[in-house]
Amino acid sequence: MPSDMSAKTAPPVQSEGLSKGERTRKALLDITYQSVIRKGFAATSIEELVEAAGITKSGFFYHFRDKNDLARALIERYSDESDAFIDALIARARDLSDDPLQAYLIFLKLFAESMAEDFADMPGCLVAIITFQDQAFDRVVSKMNSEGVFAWRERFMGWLEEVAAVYPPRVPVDLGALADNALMYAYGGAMLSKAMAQPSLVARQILLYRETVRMMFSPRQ
Amino acid sequence: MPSDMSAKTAPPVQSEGLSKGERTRKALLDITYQSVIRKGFAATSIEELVEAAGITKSGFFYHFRDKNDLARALIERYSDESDAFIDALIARARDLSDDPLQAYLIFLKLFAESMAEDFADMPGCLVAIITFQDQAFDRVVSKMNSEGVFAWRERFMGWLEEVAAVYPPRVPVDLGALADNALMYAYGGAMLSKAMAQPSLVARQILLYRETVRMMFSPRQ
DNA sequence: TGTACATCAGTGAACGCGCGTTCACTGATGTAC
DNA sequence: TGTACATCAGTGAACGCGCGTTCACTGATGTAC
Repeated sequence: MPSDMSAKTAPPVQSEGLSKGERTRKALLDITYQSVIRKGFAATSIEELVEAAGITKSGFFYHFRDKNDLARALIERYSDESDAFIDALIARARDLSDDPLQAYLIFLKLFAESMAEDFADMPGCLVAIITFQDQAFDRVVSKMNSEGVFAWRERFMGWLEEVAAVYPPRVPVDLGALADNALMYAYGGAMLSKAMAQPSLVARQILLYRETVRMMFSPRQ
Repeated sequence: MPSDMSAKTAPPVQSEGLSKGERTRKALLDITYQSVIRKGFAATSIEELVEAAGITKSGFFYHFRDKNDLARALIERYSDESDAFIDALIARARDLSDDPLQAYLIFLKLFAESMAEDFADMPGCLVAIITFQDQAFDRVVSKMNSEGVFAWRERFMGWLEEVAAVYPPRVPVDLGALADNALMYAYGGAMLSKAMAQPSLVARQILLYRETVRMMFSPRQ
C-alpha cells in the first residue's frame, strides 16, 4: 500500500510564483477568512484586515471594489479550494475500488481521516456561516452559497443511487435523506467541533455516518 | 390514543398578563431573535430594533444596559424556552414507555414531528449562530452558549448508557459519538434546512438518526 | 545602454453617515395617608 | 376623596467614534525603442 494513500487537508495555496499584488490579495483573503469564521462578516472591519496585512485602507480598495466584492472573492476561492479537495478524495476512492458502495465507504474514511486538525480547515465551515448571515451579504453572494450546497447534494445523491442499484437495500431507504445527511455531517460537524472545541469530533461523526451507510446497504449476513 | 400526544413547537410566550414594560421588552427580544438568525448579531442594529418595536432608541436603553446585555437576555430566554420544550418531549416519551430504548425512539419521533414548520423555531438555531460569531460577543455570552451544548450532550449520553445497559449492542458502539450525533442533528439540521430552504428536511434527518439508533441497539432478528 | 512612458501596488487625507451610548427631562400610572 | 410623592416607561437631542468609501497623488517595476 503506497504511503501517499492518506489524504491531507486542503493544502494552503502556495505563495511561490505570485506577484507582489497577488500575494497581498491572497493574504487579505486569508485574514478575512479567519476573521469571518470567528466573528462573522459584519463584525469584520476592513480596518483590522489591512492592519493585519500591513497595508493601508486605501490599499484594500485597490484590490477589491467594496466589501461585498471581498465576500464574493472569499466564497469563490474557498469553494474552489474545497471542491478541489473533495474531488481529489472522491477520485482516490473511486480509484481504489470499482464497487460504488466500497468506493463510497473508502471516500468517507479518507474524509474522516483528513478532518483531524482544525475546524477552520473543514470544508463547509464558511458555508455554515454564510447560511446564517445571508441578509448581511448581497444577493449574488447568498446565491453562490446555496447553489454550492445543492450541487454537492446532487453529486452525493447520484452516487447513492449507483450504490442502491448494485445493493438493493433490505429495508426501504430514503436516499434523498441519506444524501442530505452527508452534507449535514460536513456542515454540522464543523459547527459542533467548534462549539465543543474538539476538532477530533468530526472524524468520529463521519465514521458513524459511514457505519449507517454500510448497515443500510450491506447484504444480510 | 389521546390527541394531545402530538407535541407542538415551542409555544410563543404569551403576552397576556404582562405589564406594558414587560411587553415591550419581550417584543424587543422577539425582533432581535428574528434579525440575529438572519443577519447575525453585529449586523443587527439597535436602530432597526426600536423602529420595529415602535419606540425610540433611548427607550431601548431603559430595558437593556447595552447591546451585550441584550445578547445575554436573548440567549437566556431562548435557552430556557428550548430546554423546557425538549424537557416536555422527553417527559412525554418516558411516560409512554418504561423501556429506555423505546422511550428514546419515541422521543426522536416526537421531536421530528415537532420540527415540521419554520427553521426559526428549531431549538439549536441560535446556538449555531453564536458558535460562529463568538468573538462578536463578550465572554459571558460565549460561555453560556457552550455550557448549554455540553449540558445537553451529558443528558443524551446518560440516556444512551441506560439503553446500552438494557440492550448490549451487537457491534461495538461509540456512545459518545452517538450522543454528539443527536446534537449534530439538532444544530446541523437547522442550518441545512435554512441553507436549502426546506423546513421538512430536519424531520427526515432526525428519523434517519432514529433508524441508526434502532439498528445499533435492536437485538438481532 | 539610456530614455520615455505605462502599469502596478499602493499612500494619505478627508468625507459623511450610522452606530452605540448618555443625559436631562416627562407624562402616565401606582401607592400612602 | 384629594393631595404628595414615587416609580414606570419611556422621549429628544446630542455626543464622539469608527466605519466604508473616495480621490488625488506616488514610488517601484516593466516595456518599447
